[in-house]
Amino acid sequence: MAKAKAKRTLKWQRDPEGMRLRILEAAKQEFSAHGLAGARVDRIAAKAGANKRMLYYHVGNKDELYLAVLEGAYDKIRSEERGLDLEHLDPPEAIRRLIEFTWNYFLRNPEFLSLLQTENLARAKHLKKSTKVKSMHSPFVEMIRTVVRRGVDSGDFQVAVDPVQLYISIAGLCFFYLSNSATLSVIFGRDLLDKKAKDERLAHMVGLVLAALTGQSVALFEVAKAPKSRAAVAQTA
Amino acid sequence: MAKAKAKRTLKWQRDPEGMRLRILEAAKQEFSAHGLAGARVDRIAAKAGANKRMLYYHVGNKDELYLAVLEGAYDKIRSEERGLDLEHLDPPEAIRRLIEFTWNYFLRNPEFLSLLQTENLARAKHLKKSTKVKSMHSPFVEMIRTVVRRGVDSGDFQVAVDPVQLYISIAGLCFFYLSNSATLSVIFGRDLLDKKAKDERLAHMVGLVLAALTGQSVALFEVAKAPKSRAAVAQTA
DNA sequence: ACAGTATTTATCCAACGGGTTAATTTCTCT
DNA sequence: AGAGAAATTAACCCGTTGGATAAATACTGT
Repeated sequence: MAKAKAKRTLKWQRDPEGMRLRILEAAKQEFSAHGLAGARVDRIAAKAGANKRMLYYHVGNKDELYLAVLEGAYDKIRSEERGLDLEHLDPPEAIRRLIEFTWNYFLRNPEFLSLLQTENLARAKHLKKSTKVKSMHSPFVEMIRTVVRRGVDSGDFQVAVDPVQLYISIAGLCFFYLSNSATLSVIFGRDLLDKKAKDERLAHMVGLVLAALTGQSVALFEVAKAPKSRAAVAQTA
Repeated sequence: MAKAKAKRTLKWQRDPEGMRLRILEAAKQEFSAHGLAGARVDRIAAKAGANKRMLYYHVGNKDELYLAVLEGAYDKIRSEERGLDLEHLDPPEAIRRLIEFTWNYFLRNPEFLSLLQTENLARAKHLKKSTKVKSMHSPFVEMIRTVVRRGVDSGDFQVAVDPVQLYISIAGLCFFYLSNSATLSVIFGRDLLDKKAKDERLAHMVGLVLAALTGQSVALFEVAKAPKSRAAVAQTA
C-alpha cells in the first residue's frame, strides 16, 4: 500500500487509470457541448489537466476517443436501467416508473442526449463499429416485453404493444422535449425548462402513455377537467 | 421577356436570385449532412456550382448562411401546415391527419430534422437572433387548441390537453424515431426504416395518441389483440 | 543502484478552413 | 458605345487543428 513516497517536489504525478478517466470525462463534456467536428482536442486535454499527447497515448485519436465516450454513455444508462426492477411492480406502475426513470435520467445526464444527437447526425457511423453496444439491449427489451405481457394478461392493458415501439415512444416523448427544448422554447415563447413546465411535462407523458395502454384517463393527464369549453388549459406565454 | 441574347460563348451566366437559391439549397444539404462545425464552406460553394466568394457576396458568412437555411426550413414546414385545414374535420380525424402530416413531412424532409438537431446542439444560439421565426408559431398553436377544444366539447376527447404539450408529443414521437433511427437500428438490431417498420410506426403513434385522447383503443394500435398471453407481437430481429 | 519501461511534457508542422483582396466579366442605362 | 454598377472568378492570407517527434521524468524489478 505504501505507494506515496513524496521524495521531493515532483514535476508530475503518475496515474494512468485516473488520467484515462479524466480524459474520458473531459471528452464527454467537450463532445456533448460541441459535437464531433466542433470538439477540440486541445480543449479536452486542457480540461483533463493533461497534455494533448496523452489523449493519443491513453485512448487513441479523436474518433476512437469519441467512440469510447459513446460506449461509456450507453453502458451507464443501460446499467442503471437494469436496477429498475420492473418485474415486481404491477404493470401500470412499472410503466410509470420506466417513464419517470427515463425522464429523470435524461434530465440528470444532458450530455447523453447531445451525444446521441451527434451520433445520429453521423448516421451512427461510429456506433456501428462497436461490438459491445449491440449486446447490451436485448435484456432491456425483454424486460419491457414481460411487463407488457403481464399487463395484457392481468387485464390492465388493452393492447399487446410491441416493446420496442413502446420504448421508442417513451424515450421519444422525453428525449424530444429535452433535446429540443432550446428551439421549442424559442418558437413557442415559453421556458420549457423551468420547474413548473418540467412537472407538467412529466404528468403529460405519464398520462398519455398510461391512458393509451389502460384505456382509462389518468388524473394527472387532465390539465383542466372542466366539463365544457373554457377548458383552455392554464397557459404561460 | 427577351433576356437571353447569347451573344457569344460567355465565360459565365448572371443569375443573382437563382444563385442565391442554389447556395441556400446546397447549404441546407451540407449543414444537415455535417452539422454547423462539420460543414465546409468550399463544399457548399462547389455544390452550388459557385465560387466560395459568392456565399459571402450573396448571403454572408457561415453563421448567417446557416441561420438563413434554418429560417427557410421553419418557414417551409409551418406554411405547409397552414394548408392542413384541420378546422373542418371532426377532432379525432384532425389529430390523425396532423400526426400523418408530421410523420410524412419528416420523412420527406430529413434535412429538417438534422437542422433542428444541429441547432439544439448549439442551444438555439442562432435561432434566438431570428425575429421572423418567433411569429410563425402562434397561429399554429391556436389551430391545435381549437381542435382540442372542439374535441372536448363534442365528447370525443376525454381531456383538455395543452396544445403545446400535445404538439410536442406528436412531433416527438415522429422526430425521435426518425432522427435517431440510425442508433436505434443498431442497438435494437432491426432496420427501422424499411417500409414495414415505418407503417407499423405510424399505426403505433396514431393509436397511442388517439387512444389516450378518446379513451378508446384504436384498431391499428393493437398489433396483436390475442385474448391471453402469447400475444408477443410480431417481431423482426 | 541501475537498466528498462511506462508515463508525461515541450515543440513542431503540414493541411485545412474561413474569410479577404483585387482583378475580370457581364449587365444596364443613357 | 461606353461608363458605372452588379456579379463572378482567381489567388492569397493567416490562425487553427489534428496529429507526430523526440526528449524528459517517474516507476519497476532485480
